[in-house]
Amino acid sequence: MQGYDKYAHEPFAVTVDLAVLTLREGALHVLLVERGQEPYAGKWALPGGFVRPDESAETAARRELAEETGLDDVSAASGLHLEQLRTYSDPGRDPRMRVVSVAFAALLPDAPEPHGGGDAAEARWLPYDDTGPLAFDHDRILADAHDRVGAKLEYTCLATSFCPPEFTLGELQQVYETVWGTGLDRPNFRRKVLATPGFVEPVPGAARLTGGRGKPAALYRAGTATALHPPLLRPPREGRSA
Amino acid sequence: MQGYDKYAHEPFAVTVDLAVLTLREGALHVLLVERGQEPYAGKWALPGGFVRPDESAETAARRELAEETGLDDVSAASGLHLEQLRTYSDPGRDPRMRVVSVAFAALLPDAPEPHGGGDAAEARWLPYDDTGPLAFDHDRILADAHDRVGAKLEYTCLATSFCPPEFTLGELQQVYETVWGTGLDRPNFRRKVLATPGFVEPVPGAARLTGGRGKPAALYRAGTATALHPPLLRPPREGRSA
DNA sequence: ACAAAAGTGTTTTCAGTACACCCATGC
DNA sequence: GCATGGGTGTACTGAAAACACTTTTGT
Repeated sequence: MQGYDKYAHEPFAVTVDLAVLTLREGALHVLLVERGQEPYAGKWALPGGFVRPDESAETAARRELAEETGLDDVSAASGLHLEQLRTYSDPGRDPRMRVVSVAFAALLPDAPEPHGGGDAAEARWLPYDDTGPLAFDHDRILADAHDRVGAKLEYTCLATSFCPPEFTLGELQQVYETVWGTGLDRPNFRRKVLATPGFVEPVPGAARLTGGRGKPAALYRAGTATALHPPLLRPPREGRSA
Repeated sequence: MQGYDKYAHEPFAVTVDLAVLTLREGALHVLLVERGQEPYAGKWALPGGFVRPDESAETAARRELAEETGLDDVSAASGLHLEQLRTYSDPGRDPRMRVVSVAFAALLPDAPEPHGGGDAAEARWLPYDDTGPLAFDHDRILADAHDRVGAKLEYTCLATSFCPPEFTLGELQQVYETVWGTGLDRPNFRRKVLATPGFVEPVPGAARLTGGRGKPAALYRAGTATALHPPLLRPPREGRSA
């Protein structure tokens, strides 16, 4: 760290890449933009862009999300959860120049259709399971985002970030089931969530008619807790080790 | 991501910072270097340095560790565990220029005294609890490293990275107790570890006289498993939530 | 003999699971 | 009435916690 000189070292471009996840119609969806230029022209890619000189990576991520998707109101109002995943720095991950990219996962409650502003030719929600090969190393980043979110659901209250400000326990359970791809026992899920202080707090008399049929469900708000002790472990997949 | 031009954007310096942890005499120690220049001259800092144009951050981290500490043999032989923590990108975190730093945690089995080569004026192991304020935002990085390692001990086999190639279960338990700062029940710890397939495997007839006194302990090697199911949860601290 | 550390066994407790059941609403 | 989804009760099971106990070494 001696011999500081701004231009003594090869300059790196620093970018952010965003894996923006939401739930639509009970399925995990990802926000993708279609590339207009080479390389990977016509391919889908994660939204992202350069970090500006006066920005932290987190700030750049928020700005890019707003610019490229027109979802700035969302990021301000609802508590958009931004989570730094890791940094991808392989030389050659971008064929044009040396780009180091800080990747983030972002979780959105609902899915307003993005009106691609900024650079993006087109921005669109695509089902997670139905994303062809993405540009650059974005398949890897997206998979890492999914892994991270799935793991964090176990021991944090992150699931509420996928829900609107007021939600039913059934909706919260759907978050877990969709991200994990498993079914959960409703009574046990309910008890577990309510037994964790600060996970959710009831909205005093409110209830929601869920899709018309069925008993109206009580509404809850996200609580103040962030950690989840004890954790809500996902059921072990068949073909396990122990 | 349009309008690529190598010099269209302010160049960023990209560095790596390393939180190198080990256990000496039952206490967690950190590898620190003494800064010879302003800013923070005379202060202790985490080892680190610039990422070169042809390197990934991971490669740079390995190289810097070897250069600044003379521990290259260690990083090659024993399975040095390198874990990317996160990237620190606040503008102004380095007063001289715009530096984005990718932080890593490294876990070493034993603690050979470093002979500070490379840039570092002096490299030394210091007790984790006894590190004054460090240079830059390195206090934060170090705390993050400790948190991450503590959490990872719960659900991965990471603890073996702190142990020599062959170790006793007592030594393995000391890793947990030291990093977590808690005591664990020996019989239960033993059962838990042995019940997890692939965590450790016995070294067939070998035994080690532990400090002279006491019954010789059986020796184990690190197994092939990386994940730990079910997790080895740390005992809840007093003054808990539920 | 005693201390120190490894290793084994046993009881108790508690959280997670599975599943049966009741309630309120739309059709 | 019946289907659908919300909400409650309860018995069973398995793993973790607590602790008593044996074994093998050095001094």
